[in-house]
Amino acid sequence: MKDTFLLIDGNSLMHRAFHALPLMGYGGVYTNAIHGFLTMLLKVAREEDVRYCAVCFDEHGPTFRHVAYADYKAGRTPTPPELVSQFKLIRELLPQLGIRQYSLQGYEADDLLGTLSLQGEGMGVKPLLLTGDRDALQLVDGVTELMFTRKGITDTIRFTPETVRETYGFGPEQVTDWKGMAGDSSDNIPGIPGVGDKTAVRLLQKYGTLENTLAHAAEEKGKLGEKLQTYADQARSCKELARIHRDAPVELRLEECTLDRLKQGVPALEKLQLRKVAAMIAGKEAGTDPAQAVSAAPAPAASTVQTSEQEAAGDSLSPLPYPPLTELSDLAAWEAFLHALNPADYPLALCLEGDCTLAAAGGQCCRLTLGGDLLTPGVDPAEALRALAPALLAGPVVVHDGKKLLHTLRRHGLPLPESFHWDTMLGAYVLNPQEKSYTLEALLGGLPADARGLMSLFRWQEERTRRDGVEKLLKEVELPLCHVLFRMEEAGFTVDGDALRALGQGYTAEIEACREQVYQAAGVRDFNLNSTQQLGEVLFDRLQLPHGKKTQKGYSTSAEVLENLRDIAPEIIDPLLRYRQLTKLNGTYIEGLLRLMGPEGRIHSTFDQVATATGRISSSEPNLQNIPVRTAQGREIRRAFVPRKGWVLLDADYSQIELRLMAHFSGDKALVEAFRTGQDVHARTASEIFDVPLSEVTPTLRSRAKAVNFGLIYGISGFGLARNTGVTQKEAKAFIARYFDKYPGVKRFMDEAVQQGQERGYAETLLGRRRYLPELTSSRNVVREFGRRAAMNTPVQGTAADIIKLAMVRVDEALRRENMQATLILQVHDELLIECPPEEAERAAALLRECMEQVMTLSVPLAAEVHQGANWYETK
DNA sequence: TCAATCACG
DNA sequence: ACGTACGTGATTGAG
Repeated sequence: MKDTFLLIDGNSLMHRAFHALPLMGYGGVYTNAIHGFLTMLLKVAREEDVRYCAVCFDEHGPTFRHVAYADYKAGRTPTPPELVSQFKLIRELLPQLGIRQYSLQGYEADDLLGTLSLQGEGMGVKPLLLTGDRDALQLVDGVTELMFTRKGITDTIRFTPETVRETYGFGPEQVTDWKGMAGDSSDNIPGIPGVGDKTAVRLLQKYGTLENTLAHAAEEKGKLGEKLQTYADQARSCKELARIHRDAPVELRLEECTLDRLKQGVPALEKLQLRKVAAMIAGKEAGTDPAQAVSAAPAPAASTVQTSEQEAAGDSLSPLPYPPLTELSDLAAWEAFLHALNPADYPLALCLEGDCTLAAAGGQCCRLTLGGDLLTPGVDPAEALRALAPALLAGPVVVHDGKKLLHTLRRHGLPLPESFHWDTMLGAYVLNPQEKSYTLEALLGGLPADARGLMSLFRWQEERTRRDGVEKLLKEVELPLCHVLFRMEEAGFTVDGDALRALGQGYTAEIEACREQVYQAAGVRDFNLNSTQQLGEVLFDRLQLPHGKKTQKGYSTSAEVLENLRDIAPEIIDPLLRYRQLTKLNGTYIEGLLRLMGPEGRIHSTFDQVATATGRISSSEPNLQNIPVRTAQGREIRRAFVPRKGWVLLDADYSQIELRLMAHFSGDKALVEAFRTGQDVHARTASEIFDVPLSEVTPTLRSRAKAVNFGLIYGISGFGLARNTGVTQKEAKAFIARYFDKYPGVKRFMDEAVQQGQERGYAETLLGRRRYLPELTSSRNVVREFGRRAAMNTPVQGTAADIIKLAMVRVDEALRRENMQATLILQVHDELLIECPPEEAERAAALLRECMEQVMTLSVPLAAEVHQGANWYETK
């Protein structure tokens, strides 16, 4: 096995990294490209077990190779100063890391790559080229291979001569012929006018070389033949221009190219706040860190693009081209600043974290020292806040976490803006819903999270959201939704505290009784019933009951396990299960809710718009999305959820939205028909897979079929279905097979969802929301299987989330347009709750249903049912 | 801070 | 042979 010799085109990779990452830096120094470059280098070095490494750079100046160098370069846009500074820096940094670099006056990096790889081959090592420049494909041969960076930086594709042929339709030796004909606008190589990629490939497949093609020009009919003859000379010189020379006057010294001094560069990296890169070096030398091993898994297609870049951002830093900052010390100056702004300065970026800063798109910046973070409740520089209002209302504003800002403004009795131009928190979420943190600081890489950083992030997101096709999702769904959620949080939900307390008293009494029974049956009472560990010891060590699954630290005492012990030891299991159920209800839903009840008798949940991987919103403090409903006893809690005095409650829920989406996406004839004709889908499924007439479907069969339908949405597995229905795994497998037999379109959809996930690296919803799935390329089976299920589930669950979000925006809009008092107060994934005066109930119900059902037109109808009640329990 | 458990769609 | 249903948040005990 030959040692791998990594040869990097420094110019190409730095450009890639620069454009892939948001422009950030630290202490006035830009480092985004350096961060990306080093991350890439270290990642490849680790994954490919690199022994030797060298980085090549262009050296500016005239080259002998290109007669008209200036012209050749003319087609390229000049390197931005923010990147030029990073080139200087990286060339100082590499020696500190002990990484050898090569550059030569008059030669481009790819000439050096060609020369050094050739010499390397002669020395018995295996050159591996890392570049974003396609010209270098001509250097690939039986020994030398190439890693090509695609979008982003960590997304690479590896080429051998065979894969070059498969991908492009011609081999490495034909790269220059191809370029001679097709040209390359970015390199200002014209090639033959009228001959593009496709034609060039066809000609090469027919004639082999450019010269041979030109020799047969007369045989090509029409315009093409003429062009070939007219531009023959130009084509030849273009080919020569594209040729990489492998005889540059450099001498490879492998012993200088070892990678064993990386650690020495750590202090320098830390000085630049490149903590993540520094950590990678430590990880490489540790060698076996499992976390490192995971990220070292084969680079997935587009998958890690987003995640890794955002992570990358997490360690890079903050902008330098920060415009000059005007420090303001009084409100008059602030107002004067605002006054001096003109329309061209918009949008403004407003940041209230720490001190208040405002950056105008025109380049002006100012900071007002407030002596506290306005987003923190309790801080009240009221005057300063009042001065902010005009800026917010004057024109489009870019913010981070607009919903929080709205609450702050409300707290201080200030007017609220109707909309925001952009919200970088939401922007980051639509770009990647799985970031570890969405704080401005995290998104900026731990740097001055002020309006200048906000402006920089906004600019980057504008471009990135457009590229990823999520700009509409952001502007038409998430941005307007944050105002709706704000109103919902502000409205809250009235809770009948007395009813809750009454329920709780009953629970408490029964809990005590159950506890006593368990202690009696156990024969011991000196243990904590709430401790699963202590309980496990009592049940399985002392009482010797057969234990089921084990957990990390002992036996499992989950309801599932206990359920299996009911027949053996009902005297302890029954009261125990009852105890569990009641303490849950009491602790979480009685006491928990009472704790959070405000003085006006309402509870104000917080809706988190950036919490889930699929696009759903989540609810917390309290979580109103998991109020009991499945058991009769738990459902009682809902009687305490009431509308405000004199009003009524409306509850609308989508009927089987996820299955309907499955029908829409798959186009499966049987499933689509079932929904179009308004059948009971679960019964129909039962009839199909168990082969009985619809009239003979028993409740048991129907519920099994229902479980199969749920299983499908979750990315079905025989095991999972078996566990959930209680049938054997073999039977479960048979159900699934039978299902796919009857609904072949669904099968096709599932396969395609996984395949698309593998190809693109992400799953996508109807509105273009993405979820990256690096799991799909994991070497671990379990992880990969999880990725497959997520690939099947995400389009369905995520599209349902898109749909109800859009419906919420429409409902809110309609209610306000009609000047109604009715307000949305809660969303539970496929369900919306409104409270309104009784006289509005009919109209509100109609609007609700209309908005929900007409929000999108699919190949099956969307159905929503609305119910009215004096409390939440009654609306079911 | 993490694991176990259980409430919801 | 392995080990699995998808997505959340709150509470509790244990370290």
